[in-house]
Amino acid sequence: MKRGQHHGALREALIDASLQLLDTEGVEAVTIRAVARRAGVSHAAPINHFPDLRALLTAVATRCFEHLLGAARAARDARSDAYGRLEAFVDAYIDYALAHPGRYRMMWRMDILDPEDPALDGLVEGLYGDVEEMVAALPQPTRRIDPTTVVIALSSLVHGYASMRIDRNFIPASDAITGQPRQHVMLKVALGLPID
Amino acid sequence: MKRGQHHGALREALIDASLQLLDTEGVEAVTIRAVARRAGVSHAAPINHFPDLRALLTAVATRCFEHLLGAARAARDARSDAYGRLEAFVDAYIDYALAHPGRYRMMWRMDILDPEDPALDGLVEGLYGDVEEMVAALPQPTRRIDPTTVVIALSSLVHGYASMRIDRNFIPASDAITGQPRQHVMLKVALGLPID
DNA sequence: ATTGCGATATAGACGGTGTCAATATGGCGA
DNA sequence: TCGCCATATTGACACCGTCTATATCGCAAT
Repeated sequence: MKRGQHHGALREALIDASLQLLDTEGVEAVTIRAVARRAGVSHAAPINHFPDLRALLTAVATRCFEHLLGAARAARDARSDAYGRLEAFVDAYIDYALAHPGRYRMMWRMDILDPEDPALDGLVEGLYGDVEEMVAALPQPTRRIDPTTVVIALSSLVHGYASMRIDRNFIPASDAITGQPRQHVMLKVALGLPID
Repeated sequence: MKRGQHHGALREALIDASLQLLDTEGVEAVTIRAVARRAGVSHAAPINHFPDLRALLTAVATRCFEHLLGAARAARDARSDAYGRLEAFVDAYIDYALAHPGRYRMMWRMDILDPEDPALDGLVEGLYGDVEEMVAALPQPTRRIDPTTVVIALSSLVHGYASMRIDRNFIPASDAITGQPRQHVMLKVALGLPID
């Protein structure tokens, strides 16, 4: 086990410092030098653990996706009916996005992340795979549609709604007619289910 | 009419230079200094027309929204049936996003733009208003849903699909079962229409 | 136990950035 | 024609990412 000199685990400390800056000041505040300052090391120390800023941000996004997926899967597994599992997964996803808007905004900034990174890519693929699984577990739909189209549609609905709640926070969270959370209405419509 | 000294219309020249950089090198290449260089003025000249980088980017995004809305509305108005107008609007929207990925990515980066800007905000509101109008013009739906929910859902579907086409370009553009463009399938499903 | 070496951290430098202050310059109205 | 005000320039400052050279720590082999 090779370890750094005065911390022992600088890599983790840098990711933690990045998360603090991300949560409090936004993604543009996450600079190599600011992260190094917060971790108490020199401005060039991070280069030993992350070759450049993109790699650091990718590691941070990877950790965020782990948290988000962990919370969503836990919520899903607390339910047993197929639709309830999808709904709980989506609710937990949106909760995470609203609780950590800075993180969520960064997680989909593929222009500043490394989309080729195997860890990050694996988590994103895992997310889509989860959605595909949950859709496949539903009572078979009346219409036959390419499963990829369904995954794209559901992912877009949830991501778009989360983004709007973050960036345009005056949007009411409930459907004015049904009184249900908007994401529930959108899910049922997209899946052709009764809104009740 | 007060005009600059050797250009006469530096403000427009700066926006044009920004668009060139945006199209060829991405949003991170749009810096005040690079834009000034391309416009042939000193690095501090833009400050007279835009108080800071955010203001410049907001003006560029505003121009892009004007182009996008212009194209989408023209496509819409070339059709007469209510659903065809919505479909043509959406198709033109996606065409613009795919033709100008750098612009499209920037247009929704509310963290680097000024969401309070009246011109930008007016165009975004205009976009949502157009969607709401087109939905209201459809034969009345079987289910009553908050119009705002419908606008959010349709906007999210279209934006999410455009973003995925840009950032994950391996996604096939057509639904594998129906053979229709994915956005058409998603629209029909979201509106409860037959897929034919 | 000492030595040596590789991994890790530091200090310094370079060119780039946004933004500010001071200065220069141009055109237009009085 | 003169003067003024909007506009452009120059220069400076702090911060950024990244590179190079140097120093230091800790483990392992002697």
